[in-house]
Amino acid sequence: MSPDHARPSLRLSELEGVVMGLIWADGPCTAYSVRRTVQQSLSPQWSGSAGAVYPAVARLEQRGLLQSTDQATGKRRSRALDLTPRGTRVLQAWVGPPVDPAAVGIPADPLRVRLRFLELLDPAGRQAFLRESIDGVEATVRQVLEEVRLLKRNGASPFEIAMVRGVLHATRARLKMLRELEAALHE
Amino acid sequence: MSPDHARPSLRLSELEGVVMGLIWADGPCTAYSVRRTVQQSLSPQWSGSAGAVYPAVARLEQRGLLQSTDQATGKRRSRALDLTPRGTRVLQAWVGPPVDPAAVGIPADPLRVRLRFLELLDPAGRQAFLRESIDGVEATVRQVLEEVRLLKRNGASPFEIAMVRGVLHATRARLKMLRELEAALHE
DNA sequence: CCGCTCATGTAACTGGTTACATGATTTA
DNA sequence: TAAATCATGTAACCAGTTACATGAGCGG
Repeated sequence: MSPDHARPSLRLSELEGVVMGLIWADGPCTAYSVRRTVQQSLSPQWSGSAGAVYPAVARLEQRGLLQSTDQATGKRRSRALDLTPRGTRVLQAWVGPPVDPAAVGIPADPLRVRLRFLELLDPAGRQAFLRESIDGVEATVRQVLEEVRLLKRNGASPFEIAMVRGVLHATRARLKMLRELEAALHE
Repeated sequence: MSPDHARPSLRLSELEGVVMGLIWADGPCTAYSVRRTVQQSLSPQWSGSAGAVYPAVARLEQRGLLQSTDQATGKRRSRALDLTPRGTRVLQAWVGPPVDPAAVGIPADPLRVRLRFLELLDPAGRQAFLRESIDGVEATVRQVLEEVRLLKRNGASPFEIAMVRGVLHATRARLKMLRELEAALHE
């Protein structure tokens, strides 16, 4: 009767959830391909290192959430991963509802944190900080715009589109924050 | 000659940076008050647990970035923390410029990640997910709006205002993402 | 005097990080 | 044939987490 997020046996770390999700999305696939996807993802919140992905896969397999079948061709070993029925249910519970309160809460933004302490710098330093970060974030906007175009052309699902557009909105929000401060400092 | 972020002796973890920044902002203060501030901050990215803050302070003091003076009154012990000159320089370097590329990059958003995998749920589940998260994020918007009003009334610095308005923009961006998907699914 | 807040810390654990290590297959 | 890519993993480390532990001072 207790809510799902209170049952320890069902809990997944953020990375574990992503790994499971990617395996669900890409059909049976190798840990290596999951790793590559994580590495190439737009938001570099994880390194996608072998030291994170392989142990995560091993944990999930031990918990009976993933199953693997040997795909070795010749002498090259390869294991194809897939969700078990239980794994699918646990992943669904991880996504929600009920939505994890921590997921709904305000996400971290290292740039915003630095902005908070920008008064530490002299005016030239503040200016340089804002220039640099605005340039960087503008570059990201262009990159994400390209990504959206690409996804739409490839007939991506509305869920994929929504996620990438979410990145776009979030990035523009950061730009707005930076420009507002720039304007406020120029008064 | 190498850039600051390449010199390991200068590197600060995100939490260490925040701890230093709060000590700078609040003048000499105790680790306890830093901890409380972290706990009460809008974005709950850290627990603000004693097990994180006290070891961080100890590390920073050992590295000569913080100094402490005894503030004990009677038998109650209390240490007031302050930045050393070197600590101030390291904190300035942490803020940037040059801005840490990881700080400029797209920040993580657990809600966005879950959205990506929403197709896993049946239509009713998707609907419930969107309802719940939209409600939650809308509540956050109202809360942050109130926070902005409060800060402005208290004559906060443009930097503090910019940060909280940044939270506001970011939260509205999430709302936009959720509503876009909701609309797309209703077609 | 009981419970709350101030104030400091430790201990066990966890899930990431970087770096290392191995070997097959493919491509330039 | 050399370099890149596919594919698997391990080892040392690190900075967080929760939970525990102690004790002073203060207000009802």
